Order: sequence, then C-alpha cells, then structure tokens
Amino acid sequence: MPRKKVTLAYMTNDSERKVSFNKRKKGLIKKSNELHTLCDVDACAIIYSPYESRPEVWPSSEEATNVLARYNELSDKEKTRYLTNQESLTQQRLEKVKKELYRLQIENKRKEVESFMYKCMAGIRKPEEFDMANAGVMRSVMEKTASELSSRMGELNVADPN
Amino acid sequence: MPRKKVTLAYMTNDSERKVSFNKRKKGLIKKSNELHTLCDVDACAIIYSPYESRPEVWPSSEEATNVLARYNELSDKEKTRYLTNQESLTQQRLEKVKKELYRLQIENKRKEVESFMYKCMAGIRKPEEFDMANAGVMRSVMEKTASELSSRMGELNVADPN
DNA sequence: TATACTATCGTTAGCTT
DNA sequence: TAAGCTAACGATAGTAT
Repeated sequence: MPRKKVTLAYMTNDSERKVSFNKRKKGLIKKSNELHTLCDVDACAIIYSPYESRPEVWPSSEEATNVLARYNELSDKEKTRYLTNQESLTQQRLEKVKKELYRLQIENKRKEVESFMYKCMAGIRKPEEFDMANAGVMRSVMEKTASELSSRMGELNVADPN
Repeated sequence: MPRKKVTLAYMTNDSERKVSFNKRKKGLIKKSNELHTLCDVDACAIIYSPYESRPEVWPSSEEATNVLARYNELSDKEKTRYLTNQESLTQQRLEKVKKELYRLQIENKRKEVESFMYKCMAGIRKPEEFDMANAGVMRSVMEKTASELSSRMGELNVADPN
C-alpha cells in the first residue's frame, strides 16, 4: 500500500515502467494544459513513446507546429550560443593539434640544425683556424637556434595547461 | 492557509498569475525530466513566457531541436499519407518549417566555422612557417566544411521545389 | 516585489480485481 | 494484461516575511 519515494533513475521493470510512463505522460499533458489555461501562455510538449509509433503531442499537431516554428526562428541565436560551446570543444582539440605542431616544428628545427652541424663537422679541414672559424659560425647558429627554441618553448609552456 | 482547489481558468490577478506561472513552469520541467529519466523516452517542452523574451526549453535547445526535427519529419510522412488535397497547405507550411530548420543548421555550421577560423587566425604566431602550417590546417578544415556544406545544400536543393 | 513556508490539494506507486 | 483503488509522496496557493 505505501508508495515508494520516487528514485530518479531508469525503471528496469518493463511492466512497471510502462504503467508509470502512461500515468506520467497523462499527468504531464494535464500540467501543460493547466499552465496554458491558468497563465495564458503558449507551450508545447512532445513525448516520444516506446509503446506507440506516433509521439504524444500537446496541444495539437498544428499548434505544436506553430510553436515549433516560432521557437526555431527565435532559437537561431540560442543555437549560435550553444555552438559556441561546441566550438570551444573543437577549439580545444585545435589547440592540442596546434601544440603538437609546435613540438614537431621545434623537433624538425633541431634535426635540421643537427644535420647542418653534422655537415659542418664533416667539412672540417685540418687547419686549426678553420676549426675555430667553423666553431664560431656553429656557435652563433646554435645560440640563435637555442634562443629561438627556448622562446618558442616558452610560448608553448605558457599556453600548455598540461 | 488552506489552499484553494485549482479552478481551471485564467488567473486574472497579475501577481498571482506570475508567481503561479513560475512555480508551474518549474514543476512542468521537473516532470519532463522525471519522465525522461524514469522511462527513458525522448521528449521536449517549450514554454513561452510573458515575463521573459526567451521561451523556456527542455531538455535543451539542441535536444529540443532534434526532437522537433524528428517530429516534423514524422508528421510530414504521416500527413503525406493521410492528408487530403485541401489540407496540403498545412503540409506546405510543414515543408517550409523543415527547410527553415535545415537552413538554420547550415547557417549555424557556417557561423561555427567562421568563429573557429577567426580563433585560428588569432592564434597564429610570428614565424612564417607557422602561418603556413596553420594555413594548411585551416585549408583542410575549410575544404572539409565546404564539402559538407555543399553536400547539405545539395540535399536542400533536391528537396527544394522553389 | 521577491523569497520562504506549509497546509492542502493533486499525482501516482503499489496493490487489487 | 489492463483498469481501478488508495495511501503516501509531491506540487503549489495562499500566506508570511
């Protein structure tokens, strides 16, 4: 006899769920109608039923269509706002890809320099002054690269929340 | 103290009606949510408020749009099957609403991409190769989007008798 | 005017038929 | 399985602050 307190969770018992659905659908439509009558507001409710092929629609198919049309017109801006949220997810993905790009470019730059230095080394001739001159060029290249890399790394770190 | 039995008629007292509206709106949305959770059914509710410029929408703008689209599609077929020639005007209105929905979706997609690209541009750093890399990513995004849009536009045009 | 309270009405889960 | 019943839970009209 005593009625269980409503637990807001999917009712796993098929027959109980079906009975409950029909009762609550009826209740919801009644409430919609009350709100409409008492407060004179336009409203519509659409309930898809797992037990019927057609959805339950209040107040009526045509009325609902009108309300929907109005809503669609108005919701353009709303949706833009929603898409902004969606888009921020996409943007987060983009940020990630962008950072990966930075890392790859830095890595490539490093390899480029490495290769460059390797060729420098291969080209080194015996005379000591040549070594020294090359060493000067290389040091300058390395410093510039290091500076550029650390600068980019800095940007990366600043932007990187990981 | 004793609460009056609900008389199903327009509440003429402005302040009482407003308070009642807000209470009942909240209640209706709660009921919608309960029905959805307990019975796992798709549903949507749209309530136009005389007190707010935007309608109250449950479960959410985008979910509602999905449900509405489904409803429109379904009722479109139903009506195609059952309507007499006299009623074809209603169906035409339905077609219009459906197309408007497509257009809105396309427009929103465009806005999304626009915003997305704008933020890409804003994120570009000085080094030229970054510009190039970003340009590559952006071009790929744009191409994909353009293809998607034209595909959707194609659907639209096919469906568009105008 | 808005928010909080609460007694009463209304909804519905579990039961009965 | 469906329809009806009813007590407990939940919503809310009227009131208070």
